[in-house]
Amino acid sequence: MDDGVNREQGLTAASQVHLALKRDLIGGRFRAGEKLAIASLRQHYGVGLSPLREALNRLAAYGLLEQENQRGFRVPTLSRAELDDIAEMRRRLEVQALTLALENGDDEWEAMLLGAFHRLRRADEALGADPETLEHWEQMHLQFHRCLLAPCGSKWLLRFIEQLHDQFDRYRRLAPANHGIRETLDAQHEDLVALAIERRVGGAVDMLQTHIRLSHEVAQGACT
Amino acid sequence: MDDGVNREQGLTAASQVHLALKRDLIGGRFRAGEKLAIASLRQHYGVGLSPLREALNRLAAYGLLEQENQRGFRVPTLSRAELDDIAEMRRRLEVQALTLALENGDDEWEAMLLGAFHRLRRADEALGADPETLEHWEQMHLQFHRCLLAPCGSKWLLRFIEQLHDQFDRYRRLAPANHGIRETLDAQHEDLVALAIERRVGGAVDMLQTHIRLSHEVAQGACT
DNA sequence: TTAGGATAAAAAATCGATTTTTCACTATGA
DNA sequence: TCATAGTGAAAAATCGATTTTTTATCCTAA
Repeated sequence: MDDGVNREQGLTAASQVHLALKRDLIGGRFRAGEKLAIASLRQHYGVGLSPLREALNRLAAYGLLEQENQRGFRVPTLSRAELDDIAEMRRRLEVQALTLALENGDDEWEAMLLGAFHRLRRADEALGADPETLEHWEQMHLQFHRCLLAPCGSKWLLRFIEQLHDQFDRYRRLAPANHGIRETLDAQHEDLVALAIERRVGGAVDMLQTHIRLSHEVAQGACT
Repeated sequence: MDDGVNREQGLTAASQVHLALKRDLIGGRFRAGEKLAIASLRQHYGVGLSPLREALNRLAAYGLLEQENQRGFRVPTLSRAELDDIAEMRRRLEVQALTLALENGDDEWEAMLLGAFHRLRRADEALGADPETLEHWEQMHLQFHRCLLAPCGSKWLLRFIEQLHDQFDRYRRLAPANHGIRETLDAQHEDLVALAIERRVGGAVDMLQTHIRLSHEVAQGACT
């Protein structure tokens, strides 16, 4: 009697507030280092204490919050050293994943990848000043990178890359926008698709590393 | 007025049950695939519902439990494919970490490493049939491997390795004991210490890979 | 016999109230 | 002046009760 849609829609209050908090943490809607006032979060997200605390515990275990016994939850601070660590790990793990993905990816994957890139490009064109289109672009961007590495065959590799991506994006989204560089980055997405489909492993890996390093430079704007 | 000890002792009920549950999950005290009956856990660990649920949420975010909306928590199943993934990731990440650790490790680290190895050897000698000495050996073993890679300089690399270690140990501890292999593995610990202190990167990396692969073979006994 | 639907029991999730701990502030005495 | 103890307010953590959802069982009709 239930289809996949209903199953996904049947989110608990804890899962809903978990998603909303995750979005807001990565989107930079809390100050770095800020202590979270649980009572006001309760108001803001319109949930009770129990599901809210469950969500906070999940996010702390994931690394998007810091938890100290008897002292509640705190938004992690930003530092150049930590960003460098995150970016370097991302580079190493994504290179591994891309290499494996190019070995395993099939025709269907190529089709999905082209689709994801098309959606990203459309989101780029639609990009305005409103947070609506920005959030949509972020979604398409994340899905593009996910799709690129999806067929790598390692659940744990993908899991860690996802986690690093979330950490990285918190920095990137706090950094000042740089329109010249943004265009370069998007051109790299297109090149990545072409190189990946042609299975030019060396070229694709180099392009991905260049892409991550350039994003890293952009994201550094969040630290200073 | 508080020292580090008091701070650590000042654990919340949620943190205590989190630690206890983590220990029991890795120690194999639940059947793989088992659905956790929250009411009986509450009894068994002697805590209320809220701290228990917070602990379960943390463990699910960490990957030691599976959570399905409205359907509670389940112990992850075991599979050969997943173990292979975990072991292969462990091998790749630990090789990276060891290489960096040998670059950065100082005299103090060498001293700590010798100490950790000594404690592991003593725990080996004291090893009896009681779960008391076994749990102590597991602690010393974990601390030895932690210590070996500690100076690698990457917080995220160490975090992922720790997570994979916990996953791996769940398999290893379910596998039947093999005394001949156990002695080989312990000899490798000693070789690792010597190679690490002499900064023979190639040799140490090879030894670590051999060590992980042999452990992998042992752990496969949990799947069949 | 079996698919579908109502129903009761069980389990999960949530809520509001209570207890415990921390934090900010003041007062006291050396 | 400074360290320290005390005090009340605020926040975190926990508890027990309630609501919601799932699951198992039985019943009915095709």
